[in-house]
Amino acid sequence: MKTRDKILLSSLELFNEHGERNVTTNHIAAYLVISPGNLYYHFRNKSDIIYEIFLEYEKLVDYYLDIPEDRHITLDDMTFYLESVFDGLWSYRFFHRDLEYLLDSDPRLRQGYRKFTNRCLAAIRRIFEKLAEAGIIEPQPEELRAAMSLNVWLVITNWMAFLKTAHAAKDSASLTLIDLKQGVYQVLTFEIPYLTPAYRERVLALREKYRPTLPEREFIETACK
Amino acid sequence: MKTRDKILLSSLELFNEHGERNVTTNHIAAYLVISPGNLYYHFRNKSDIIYEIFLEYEKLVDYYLDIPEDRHITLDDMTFYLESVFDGLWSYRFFHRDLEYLLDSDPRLRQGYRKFTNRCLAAIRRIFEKLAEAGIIEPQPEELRAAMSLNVWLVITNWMAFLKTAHAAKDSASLTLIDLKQGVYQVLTFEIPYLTPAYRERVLALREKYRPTLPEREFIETACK
DNA sequence: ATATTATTAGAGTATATACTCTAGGTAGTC
DNA sequence: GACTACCTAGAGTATATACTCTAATAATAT
Repeated sequence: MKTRDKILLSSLELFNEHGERNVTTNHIAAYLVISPGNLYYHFRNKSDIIYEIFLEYEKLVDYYLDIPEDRHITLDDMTFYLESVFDGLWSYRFFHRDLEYLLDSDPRLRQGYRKFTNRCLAAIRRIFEKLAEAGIIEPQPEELRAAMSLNVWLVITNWMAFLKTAHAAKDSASLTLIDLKQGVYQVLTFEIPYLTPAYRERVLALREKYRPTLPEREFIETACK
Repeated sequence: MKTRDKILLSSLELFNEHGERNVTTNHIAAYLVISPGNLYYHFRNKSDIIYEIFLEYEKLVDYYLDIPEDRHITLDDMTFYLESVFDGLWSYRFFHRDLEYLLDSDPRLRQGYRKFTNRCLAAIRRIFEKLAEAGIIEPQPEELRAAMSLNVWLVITNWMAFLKTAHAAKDSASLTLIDLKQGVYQVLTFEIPYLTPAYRERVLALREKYRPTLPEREFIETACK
């Protein structure tokens, strides 16, 4: 593997593990057992590394959220979208952690991320539309769908931060992809009141599969003082 | 005003304005035109400053979210809760920006924040309960209320980050409390399908008052490619 | 074989950051 | 007026961070 690619890969790994803020270019070089000079031969600065990682992230999610326009959408499609988005979030989890700082440090990233958000929101809205077309949820007014899609996006992008900060565990490191996928449960909560009778039971059953396991459940449900 | 209090106040101001990551103890001292030594006479380290600010934040929100148990809840109460929470979020907006890093750097803060989250979630759940008792929304099963409350919390805590990152503006600094309060619109979206006929129109009208102004609306609604 | 280009090592640097240390000033009290 | 507790200035420091520079080595083309 090329040194350049190794730098990207290791950076992502270290960023995810320790947070971008705690990972210096010297750390990355040391981790790869190469010299800082070598690293800076391949990348002009740390921002460039981060930007390239963002481009990969973007590509991955865009690939996942490609919605077929020649047929109806199925429950399996929906499951795939949800699972995939959380997969992507997991693989690039460092990104949302320091999002504001990163966007403030790099205008390219700011603009790129803004467009990316727009595409994701549009995709979510399109999914809701197609769920209605497929008779899985009742049709909704345009405005409501827009607001709901935005809420879904907010829950998805904030779910990991919630787990890391509100989790019973001492450190935020012990989080797994499994925990993260319980976010699907939260997202499916949105659909409940809009489900058609034909699909109601099936979606509720699907949702049950993602029900958080006991530790968190207890945490969430017994928090009532 | 005591130097100690001035340090807390200015720190909060600078953190909110530039982000905790970009504000050093030397900056704070320079801003107050006092010496670094003076600052460190009053606080052992930066973490201590942040922790004390958190305690104030906590106190403020706890005060806002004190729910009366001797009477029914009204729409005005609900409006007050929502407005207040966004006020608090605004006044201490630096906090959620670097939340994960802050919690990783200070175990006291981690534990304090965890308990704080639990209290907030419990309060939201209690509000939903009391909205049902007051006949504003239909009663819901315990489990659904818990999941919905969590979603509300996720939307509230992530709404500002969304505005700052996805906003059309170049920098994230131009955000105002007015923009932030449009988050109320998003939260009220949750209630729509559960509203009782008696209150439906009134809540929808209330929601309309928080409808995002054109720039964002356009941004949100035309994002569909 | 030689010239050229791509890659790498490693020492080094300017700046920043959190924090320390010493010396001295102020305000109130007996 | 001296004692004490509190407060402040300001120079200084150890460490870290992002990044540079030069020289050497490997790969490739001619």
